[in-house]
Amino acid sequence: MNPVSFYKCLADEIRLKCLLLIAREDELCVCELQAALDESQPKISRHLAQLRKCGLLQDTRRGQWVHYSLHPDLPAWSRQVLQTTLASSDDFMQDAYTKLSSMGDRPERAAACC
Amino acid sequence: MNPVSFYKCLADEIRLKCLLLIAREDELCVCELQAALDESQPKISRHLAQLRKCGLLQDTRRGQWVHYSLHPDLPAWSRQVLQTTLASSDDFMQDAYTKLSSMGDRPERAAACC
DNA sequence: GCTATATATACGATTAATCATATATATGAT
DNA sequence: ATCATATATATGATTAATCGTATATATAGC
Repeated sequence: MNPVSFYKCLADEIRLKCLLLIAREDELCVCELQAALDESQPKISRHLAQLRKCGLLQDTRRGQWVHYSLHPDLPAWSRQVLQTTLASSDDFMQDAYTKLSSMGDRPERAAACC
Repeated sequence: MNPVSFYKCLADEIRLKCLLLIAREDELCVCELQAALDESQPKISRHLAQLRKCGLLQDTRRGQWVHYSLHPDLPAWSRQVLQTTLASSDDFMQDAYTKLSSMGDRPERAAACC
């Protein structure tokens, strides 16, 4: 993992928030990220594709839904950077947390999703 | 310190290497960074100006030389991110370390500098 | 098969980042 | 005051990143 490409991935509000949300929740599907960040579906999807191509995220399809999680091969220092950021990003993330938790019918909880 | 603008600062090879060199050496002058990274003076200076404007670096003039160090108000989490990165960036930084240490007449050591 | 939902990608346009070069400023020495 | 060194900034050109919109793919239910 080249440090510059790693940090390029974090250098965008949507991508950073996706990563921090996933680091916190372990795994999230696209529709949850869409709801938490209140952004268009192609926009979220495009940024997730970049994080996947760069090796930061892993995707797992479960029926209709694609769940994203941190890539298992992500080096320890990268994980630690994400954790350090997560631990001090409450202000930055608050709105996303609120929107995520107020989302009805999240896929882990209900049969009908998104 | 907004996390996105912080990471935008790290998302460039020259800026990241400047930050890691400074984190490692405590403070460095422009000509030392120029030698370590083997880049043009205006290029280095432009990137340092950005890091200064964003609050990551502090500059101190000592005679002809301007020394850069991490800004004293830099939040703990940002310092920790830099330290974490520094601790795992030997491959990435090796060339810069070599060039820095092979630079003759560095300002801390000799009257004639750069 | 058809329809609905979830997600991904392609395309062209726009905006932002970076660069090389030239020039300006500041300090120190003579 | 002049000259040399160190550093900073301005300008215009180039490249890269991001976006909105349209469209494609995949799965599920009927």
